[in-house]
Amino acid sequence: MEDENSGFVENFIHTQIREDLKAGRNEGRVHTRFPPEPNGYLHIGHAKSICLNFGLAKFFDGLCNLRFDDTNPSKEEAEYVDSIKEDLRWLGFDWGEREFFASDYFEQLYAYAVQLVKDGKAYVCDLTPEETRKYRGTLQEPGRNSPYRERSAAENLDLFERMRAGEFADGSRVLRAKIDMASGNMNMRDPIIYRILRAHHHRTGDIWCIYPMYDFAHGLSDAIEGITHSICTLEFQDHRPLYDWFIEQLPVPCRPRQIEFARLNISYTVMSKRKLLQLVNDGLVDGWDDPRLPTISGLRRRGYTADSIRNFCERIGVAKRNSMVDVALLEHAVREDLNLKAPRYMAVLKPLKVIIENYPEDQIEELDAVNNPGDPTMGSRKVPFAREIYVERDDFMEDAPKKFFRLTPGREVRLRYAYYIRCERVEKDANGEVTAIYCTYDPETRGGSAPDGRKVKATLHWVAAQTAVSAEVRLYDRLFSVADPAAEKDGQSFTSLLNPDSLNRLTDCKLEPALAQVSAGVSVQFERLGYFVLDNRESLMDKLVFNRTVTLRDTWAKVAGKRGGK
RNA sequence: AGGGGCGUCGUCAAGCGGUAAGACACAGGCUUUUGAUGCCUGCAUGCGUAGGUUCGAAUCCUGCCGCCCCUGCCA
Repeated sequence: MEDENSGFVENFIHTQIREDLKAGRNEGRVHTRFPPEPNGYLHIGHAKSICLNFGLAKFFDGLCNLRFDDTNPSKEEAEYVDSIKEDLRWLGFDWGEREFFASDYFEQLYAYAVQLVKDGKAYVCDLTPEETRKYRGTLQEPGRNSPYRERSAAENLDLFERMRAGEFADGSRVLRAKIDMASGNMNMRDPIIYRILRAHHHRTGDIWCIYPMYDFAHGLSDAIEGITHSICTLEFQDHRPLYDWFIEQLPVPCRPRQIEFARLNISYTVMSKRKLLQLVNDGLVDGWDDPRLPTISGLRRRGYTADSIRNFCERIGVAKRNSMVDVALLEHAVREDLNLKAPRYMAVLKPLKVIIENYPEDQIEELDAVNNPGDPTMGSRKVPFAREIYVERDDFMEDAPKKFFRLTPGREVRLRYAYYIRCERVEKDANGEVTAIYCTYDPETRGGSAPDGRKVKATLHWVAAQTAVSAEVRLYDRLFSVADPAAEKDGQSFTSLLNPDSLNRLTDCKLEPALAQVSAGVSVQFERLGYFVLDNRESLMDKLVFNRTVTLRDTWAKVAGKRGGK
């Protein structure tokens, strides 16, 4: 099944949900949830999960909750809750009133645990962490029963209540589910369901000193919220029997089903929260919203649109196979979106002065320029032209190869929306560096076309020197120099694989005056160069900083590259 | 005494017994006042591999091979 507009593609989860619906499970409802742990910023891997969960709910006419999985107060902070909500809203998702926290259910979860204790299905274990590990066995050998496994329900209840009351030291005891220490599935070897932990919780403060573990809290929170389909990533497949076990033992109001899919990996970047946190903490990048990071806030600052990210998530599909998506697909998604939306402007990043010798000394003309050749409704603007202008250094070559169409001595080119100019001679400094080029223009070609019908091979962007606005432009490239930096090789850290050229700051860029009026966060195209966005953090009243989102496709760069450099 | 998953184009990914969708990438061509965009064309006699079942197999069965995950009081 395919919907042309959204690029919607059916996946195996749709198939499974349809089967559940057909079988009449959960009264025919579909209710999903996005369950972030507030211990880091959202990244594009989360976006895949968000699009999946909200998308499924929408497709099946159901609901999707936002639930913060905040069962480990030692790692979680309110700051992260705020950033997650902001990113979610920016991506365009609405969870209505359904904003929940696993911590909302602590009392109910405790009651469920008490029930297990009373039923003889959970016990308090006094083994130390090291002993617990030894008793657990290995992948090849079964574990051994804890010596505390056969305590009476009454004793367990007393101990568990006293755990809650704060009578015991952190880590001195845990509550464990009594399942099977010989299971081939490690998760079923009497998993811990409550631990003693005196840490300040961002919502419940200090009223609890015991906290439920993920396996216990997650599935039961799903059940409490009436979730029908609990979508998670592949590494939780082994947890599913445990997820089901808790649901089966307790009198829960709903029987959710866990379905796993493969998490997103993108080439030339890292996606794990641990690695992202390390890059931020070690100062290797400029915070969680560094434009080179795959975080939602980083992509936003880089100039990626929410539409392009959602589109990307739709195109990559959902399956169970570990894979790595080519970053080129992400770049394609944003180019496709910005090609439609971004107004065009002219900006010269590496200026080279051009003096048009036969142009009147003090004249300034206002030339018409269209804002988007593909969309007449975006209108046009005036661009000032004068005797002295800047063109891109890369657009001039003294000894040009045949395929180089741009400016070179003796050749005529078009200045976009202005005139044809011919390069007559160049000026150099003592080192032989070209410092300026002298040209003549043809007054008959005003607007950019010749009455005699003669053609030129190239059209260059330019900015009049006198009215130019100065700015800093940051050129970003992939953060890592290898496609899969997370693949450990010879024990070297992934941080040694950072691309030293991932950021190139150009501080002497010249912009057409209209660019001084754009707002932060609004994407524009610098003609022939790429899509850019005014930085939302570093631009001040008298200082403009633009971030390059992505270059335009550049066939010439490819040709030049093949010839061995430009 | 191990358990759980996964192998379809360079990269993602449809396919669910009737003869290999689509996207990105790549390569050509047309259009073009952005070497952009747009448009057109090409790109798996083949689905990890070896057998088997069948009129017919990427789809079913069996055996191999390869890759990923699991021994936190993290999620």
